[in-house]
Amino acid sequence: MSPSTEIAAGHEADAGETEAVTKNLVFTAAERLFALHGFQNVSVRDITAAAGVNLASVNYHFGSKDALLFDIFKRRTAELNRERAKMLHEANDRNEGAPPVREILAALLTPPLRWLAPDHERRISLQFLIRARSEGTDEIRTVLKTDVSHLRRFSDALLKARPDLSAEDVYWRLHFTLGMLHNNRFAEFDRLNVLSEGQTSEADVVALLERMLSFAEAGFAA
Amino acid sequence: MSPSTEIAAGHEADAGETEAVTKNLVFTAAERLFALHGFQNVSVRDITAAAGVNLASVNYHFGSKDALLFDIFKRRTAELNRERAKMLHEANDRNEGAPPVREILAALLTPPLRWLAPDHERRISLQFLIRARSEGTDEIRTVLKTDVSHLRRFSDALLKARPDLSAEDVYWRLHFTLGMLHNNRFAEFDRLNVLSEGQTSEADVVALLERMLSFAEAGFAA
DNA sequence: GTCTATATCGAGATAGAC
DNA sequence: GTCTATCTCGATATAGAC
Repeated sequence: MSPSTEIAAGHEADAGETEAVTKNLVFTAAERLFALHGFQNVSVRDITAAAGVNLASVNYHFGSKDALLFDIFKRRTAELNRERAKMLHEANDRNEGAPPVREILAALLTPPLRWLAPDHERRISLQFLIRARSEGTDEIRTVLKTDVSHLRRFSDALLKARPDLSAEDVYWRLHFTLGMLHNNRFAEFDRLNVLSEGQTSEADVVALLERMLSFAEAGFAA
Repeated sequence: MSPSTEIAAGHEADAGETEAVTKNLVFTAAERLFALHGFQNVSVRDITAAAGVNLASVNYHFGSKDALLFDIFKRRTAELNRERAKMLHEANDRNEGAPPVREILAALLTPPLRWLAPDHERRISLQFLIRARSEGTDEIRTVLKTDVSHLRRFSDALLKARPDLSAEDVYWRLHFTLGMLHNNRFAEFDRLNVLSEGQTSEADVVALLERMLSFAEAGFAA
């Protein structure tokens, strides 16, 4: 809200930097707690306690609990889609602007699956984003429904790669692929591991990516 | 739970039936509101107002708001899995106990997709169940993770149908298929319809089922 | 900028009359 | 069984001292 909140980083020390540190502590703690327990199950008190800052920090730095959630959502979404766009761009370069289905899907799925790796610093961010999709505020839901620009790049590429398919077919198959992706929640992995009696493990994300790509590519080829 | 709840409609009015009617009104209103707005965003006051009953009804008939949610979850889950088990049983009968992948998946996916039809009386129940999966109480999450008995019937059938695949492969592909299914939320359909600029429609559930089955079957064949 | 103390509100649950 | 009125709690947000 105040101008200083926007230019917190990159200034010289003292008062300004302390502010940035506190704000980051809140941001990180909130993201983690939201990802693990869900938005509605985490209070501002939980967040500030975990961050080791005072109760008023959330409202001071972000305006409200809702605005904090939206802030985290915006930043992580932008980050993820930047990685995806970069990979799609590279796939275009490698294939004279017309990459095959598998490379398009790889650009879509690889960034989030990288984030899922047990030691990746964005592991918790991915869980946050998956949760925010279904548990977020009205504002988040509106953005999710309205802003499909990042997806359009992928649907356009898929339409070009499979001109023999109807547009309807392509959109539905993209929808199915995204469904596979969004199901990568901690709770769903646990359930799968119970069902398979420990024969599955999501720790090897490279293998998981391969599995997902093969499944989705075959689905597109059908 | 009491016999009277099952025979609410079609009787003359007296004391016992009034109870059942009120309880059913609460149950139905709660299911609808939870499905549309999410568990945490609906208050007991919202429910009783929508049902046209007094505020105390929820606690009197169900014990608590949480218990009400769990009750709905239990009843609809049992209903859905009964339909699935019946279809799997029929597929077994048709195929000497060894149905092909597509018929197994059809038994898994057809009941929920039938429920999804615009005029189906269980349309809202399906949205409730999908939501409860990620937004439910701790008790629901525990059941979801612990009780996989209904899924085991399907994973066993799939293992038998594809003895050439490793068990790990089969479990993961079942997981992907369930991800496709769980992505069938109103909000996700809306998003898809925006992306496709109206070229997609989930109203034709028969067509949607065909699409999903073909995609998943191809994924299993990969 | 930070913190404590508190205002304010909305929620679930319940007591007790009918 | 049903209803009204109310208890009690936990939440967000904020005022005001430092």
